[in-house]
Amino acid sequence: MPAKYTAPRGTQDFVPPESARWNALEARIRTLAERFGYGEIRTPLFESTELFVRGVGDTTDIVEKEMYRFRDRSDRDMALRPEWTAPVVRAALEHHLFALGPLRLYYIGPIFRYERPQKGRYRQSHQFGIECFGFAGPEADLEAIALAWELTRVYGIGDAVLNLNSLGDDECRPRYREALLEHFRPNLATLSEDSRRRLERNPMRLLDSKDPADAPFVETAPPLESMLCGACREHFEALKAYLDLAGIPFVVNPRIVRGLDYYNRTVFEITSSVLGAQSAVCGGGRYDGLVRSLGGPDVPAVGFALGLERFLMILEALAIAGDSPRRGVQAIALGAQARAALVPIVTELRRVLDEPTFADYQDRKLLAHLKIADRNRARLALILGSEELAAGELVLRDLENRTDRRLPLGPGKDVAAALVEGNS
RNA sequence: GUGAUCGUAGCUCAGCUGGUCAGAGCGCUCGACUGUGACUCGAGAGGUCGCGGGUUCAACUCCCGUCGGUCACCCCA
Repeated sequence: MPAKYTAPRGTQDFVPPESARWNALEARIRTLAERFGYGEIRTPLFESTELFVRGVGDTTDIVEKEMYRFRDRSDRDMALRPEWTAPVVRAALEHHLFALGPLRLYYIGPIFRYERPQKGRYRQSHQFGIECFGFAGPEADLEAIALAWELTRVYGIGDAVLNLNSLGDDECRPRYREALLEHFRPNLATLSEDSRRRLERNPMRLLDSKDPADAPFVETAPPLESMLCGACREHFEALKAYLDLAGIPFVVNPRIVRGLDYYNRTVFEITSSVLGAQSAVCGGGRYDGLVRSLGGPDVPAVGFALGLERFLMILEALAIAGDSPRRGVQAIALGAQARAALVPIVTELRRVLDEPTFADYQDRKLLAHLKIADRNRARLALILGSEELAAGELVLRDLENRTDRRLPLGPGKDVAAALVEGNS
């Protein structure tokens, strides 16, 4: 019978054993972020819509068409968070965190975007990211990139590529904009429809167009790097030097322009070939004007967001198939009397064992119980039946080696101790 | 928002141009083996063929709609 209720479109349930992979990744990430000196921030799942409009820009796709937006019972205009940076800045301002000087925060949790699902893209997805506030220099850019890169290194993701670019600042970007307009305008008629629409509003977005109609003009477009102002050029060159020092390989990719309005100077993406069309697993950059535009002081900032679904997809593509290791012990009781006798032992095992203690409460044959133990991938089976009860013993079966061993049936503590000792 | 494609037992799928098509393998339960798991053999449970209309004497099979999956565009993590 088909399920009557299903998860909403573009959302997923994570059940064992996949949920365990999520937990393991999240634990690794928290450890790494804390090693870099970052503290976790948690913010509400929803915020006032206005925050996102002001934060990410009212002409971005996120704001124009991708927000889960609703009015609450008091008619407030709210939205499920489509990205983390604006809420983090809001919270930092609200709690006066910028008064303390440089600030390093990381976050991990869901975001929501109303999009058509496809490979690596969901309506609820999960991001890990950091925000580093208070450093205008390229050292902070390096720190952010190094943290993201370290994650790919730790997991041995060999095909990860760091794409780097600079978008310039208020001084050089307007000049570049003019240059782009001059370059594309004469060919307006032959450009793709999207690009024609976008030209006046945000000409830089043409650079990452995949439409073949645009390709020849994108090819010949002047690279932004050639038009950077002195300060931006210096910043960019210094960052590249730092990356070399840190041993982080990168490619300068002038087509990385990013979709959110708030970026300036450094932008970067980490891509992997296994992800399909949505090839970016991590994206970020510098956004020196954002805090101010949200009503705060002039605080420079740099950060990134990393997609956990995509990261897990990469890990899965890289994983070698194989049985998971056997863990824990299956407690097997044959008959009501044995079930009762096993209670104090199971209780104790669950106190002292780090691995799982499995139990099944049906009346089954030993054969059936052992099948269940096998399915649970248990390492040991603790068997108590009428024979053992009579002899005052327990059978401890090693499910890997298929060997039996006998333990005296005593107080739970003693059995647990004997079991732990014999298998440590 | 646009396009393509798919939607049959828990899982992976057969089912040709409409008329014993409601099936297979795996899994599950039970048994062969009064109490020893990855093998073997047998039996059994389980499906309103996504949902709703329509065409037809007759639809899982054709048409329309709808919901959902997948992939791509757009865009992004």
